[in-house]
Amino acid sequence: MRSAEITKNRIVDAARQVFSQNGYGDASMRLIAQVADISVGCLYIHFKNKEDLYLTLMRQWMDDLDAQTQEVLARVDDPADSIREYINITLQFAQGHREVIMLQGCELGVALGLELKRAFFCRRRLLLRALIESGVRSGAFSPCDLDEVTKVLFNTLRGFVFSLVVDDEALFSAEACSNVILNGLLRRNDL
Amino acid sequence: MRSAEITKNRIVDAARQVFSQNGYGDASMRLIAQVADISVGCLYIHFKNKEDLYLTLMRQWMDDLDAQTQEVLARVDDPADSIREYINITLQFAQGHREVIMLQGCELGVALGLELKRAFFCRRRLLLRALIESGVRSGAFSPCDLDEVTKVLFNTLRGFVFSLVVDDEALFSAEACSNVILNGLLRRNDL
Amino acid sequence: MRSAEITKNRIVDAARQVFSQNGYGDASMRLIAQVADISVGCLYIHFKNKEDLYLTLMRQWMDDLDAQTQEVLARVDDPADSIREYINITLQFAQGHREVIMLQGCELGVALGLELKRAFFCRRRLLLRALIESGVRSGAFSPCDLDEVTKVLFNTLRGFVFSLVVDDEALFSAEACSNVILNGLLRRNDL
Amino acid sequence: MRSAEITKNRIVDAARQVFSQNGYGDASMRLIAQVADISVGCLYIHFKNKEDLYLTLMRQWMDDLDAQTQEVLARVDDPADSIREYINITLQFAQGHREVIMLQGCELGVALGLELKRAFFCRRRLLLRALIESGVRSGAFSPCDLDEVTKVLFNTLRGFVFSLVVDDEALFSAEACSNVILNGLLRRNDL
DNA sequence: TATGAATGAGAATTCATTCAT
DNA sequence: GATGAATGAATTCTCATTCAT
Repeated sequence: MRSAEITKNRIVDAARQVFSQNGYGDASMRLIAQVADISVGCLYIHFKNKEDLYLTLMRQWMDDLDAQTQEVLARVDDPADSIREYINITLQFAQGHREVIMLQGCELGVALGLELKRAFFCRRRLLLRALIESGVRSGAFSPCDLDEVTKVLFNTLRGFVFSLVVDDEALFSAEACSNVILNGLLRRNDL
Repeated sequence: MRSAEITKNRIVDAARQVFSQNGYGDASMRLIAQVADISVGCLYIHFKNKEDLYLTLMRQWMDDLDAQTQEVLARVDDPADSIREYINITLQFAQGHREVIMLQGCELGVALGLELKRAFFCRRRLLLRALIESGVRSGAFSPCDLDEVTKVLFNTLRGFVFSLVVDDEALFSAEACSNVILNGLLRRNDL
Repeated sequence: MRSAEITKNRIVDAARQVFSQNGYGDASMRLIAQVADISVGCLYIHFKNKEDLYLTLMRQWMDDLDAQTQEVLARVDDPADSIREYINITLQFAQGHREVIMLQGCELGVALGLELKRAFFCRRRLLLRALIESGVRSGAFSPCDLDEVTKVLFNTLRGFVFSLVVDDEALFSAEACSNVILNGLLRRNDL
Repeated sequence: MRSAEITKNRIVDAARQVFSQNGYGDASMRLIAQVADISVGCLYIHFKNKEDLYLTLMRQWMDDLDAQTQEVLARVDDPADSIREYINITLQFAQGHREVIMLQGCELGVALGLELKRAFFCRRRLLLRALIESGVRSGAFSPCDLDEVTKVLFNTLRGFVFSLVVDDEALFSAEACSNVILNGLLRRNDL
């Protein structure tokens, strides 16, 4: 018999796979159990129900991204670089995790963890705003309507993330994305 | 309109409602029939199956948006204005049709009409590219890497559309969106 | 394809059988479907769920007993006879319907239709009270504390019903039961 | 008491609680283990299976009631008083033990320990009969068809027990019950 | 055309019981 | 003796689809 910890991990891994392949509605507990190579009943020992399993996954994704972001930003000083890193980490996460879409709440009819997601996106928007603000303060970025610019950047990045996951062709590099976004922010001394 | 036609329309309307509320997976044929106020059997007279109904809807959405876009653009000459209109119509459509999300292919597990969607987005990207190109040619926009800029604008707009449908607060106006996007494109004679 | 009415009856019949054999908890929808010789899905076309089916049955039992009682009592004038008939019909119903036990609410853990049952038993107690009262008024029964005597007779009858359903040996006739109960009520002119 | 003994008692106590709350079918072994604050596996060390646990409980209830009855009756001489005590102890037990219902075999679908229950009720009926007989012999009660009267009293008492457990309102006192029952038996010298 | 009863497979979930530790 | 993870069958219920009427 395996330890609870190990099994729980197997389940989470399987769930990640199945959820991100099929979405919440079409992910069946049976399939998740199959992928995790355990019995269906065993699933319910470790997770109260499908929703519980889903929320666990979501929380893990958010925590992962939060942690990675924090870690990376701790190593950077320059405002432009921090935004570059913010974008980097966001896109990189999206690339590895098709399931970010689920975080976005775009599965019509699935209203699980709305509060969680709302809070998550709020957190990330505020972080981006702080980065921009510090850039403006340091004089690296042109002065601007902070809230407005934050919205734009945030949504733009969201579009890129989306493209990354949904479009079949890889349309751009993180580099390109960063450049595009930053070119609007950076003070144009060359003009 | 013959009776058959009328019934078909009722069904499509009902389907639009139910699909956009519940997503593909959680939309039940029974509910659609109920909303359309016809029998389940009748549904299957007019549509081969759920997939058929779904694809019909999608095609209609695409055709609608295509037609509306074409119509609007026919009335505009100025490149900046055409992009403004392109953005306008896109956002406006998104606002009225929560179901655009379904066009985006973000319902994991639903792989219906992928080709259709692909073609649709390709078409729209090319249209946007053409608008930009004509702006550059006319001198209204700064010269740029056309493909690159198209991608950026396209994804940015996609992010805004997404925000419009998913976020609870209406974060911006079409106006604001247009300004933001165009400010990067427009030649800055004022500098 | 059978008519809805027929199928519904088949289901109710099957449910009566299965419920009264196994109780609510151990009656499976699958078994009921099997006995009714229809598919499980079909069950759910005609009844919302297990509870609905159960309540339908209960209501039917109560209505049946109410109707039969009313009908019989309409044909009797003498107070002693009406009580005799009340007892008769009660015991007779119990004999044919092992399931009266379910009306009694003695399935621990099953709290369905409590209000319904409460109302039913209240109704029957009041009816019995009225019969006794009219007997006392007519001078056929000795004067007594009406409420007290009603309770006694009611519970006594309940005990007999119970015995009828649960005990393996048929311990008594309705006749005997009536005599016993009435002997306490009837004025003893012979003494 | 050795540790094994203690654990076994904890289990029986928990089972009493859970069974009498939920009935046999809806009592889950997991819940019993939880209430007993032991592991599920441990349950199966001390009891072969659910049935075994149930039967143990039942036997304990019967033994308790038998013992209490015997003890009380040993202290009484007068026939009317012994019946009063018999009734007393029966009702008192019912009041404290919602689970008497389970002894009655009124859980449809549960056919466990039928023999046990049969024997128990037979025993109690014979005891009651003996009490009545001795009353008649002593001249305290009017002569009567012993078997018939026993049945009546037994079932009447059963009805009261039932009322006590099932009805929401406490309809009567043991005193009232005794009086009612005995009034039929006692020789009426006052007439 | 239209109806709606019927189907059968599959969904989530529970549970008595077993067994490696 | 004790644990609690694991099992597998059973449970209620849903749904796309078919078909007799």
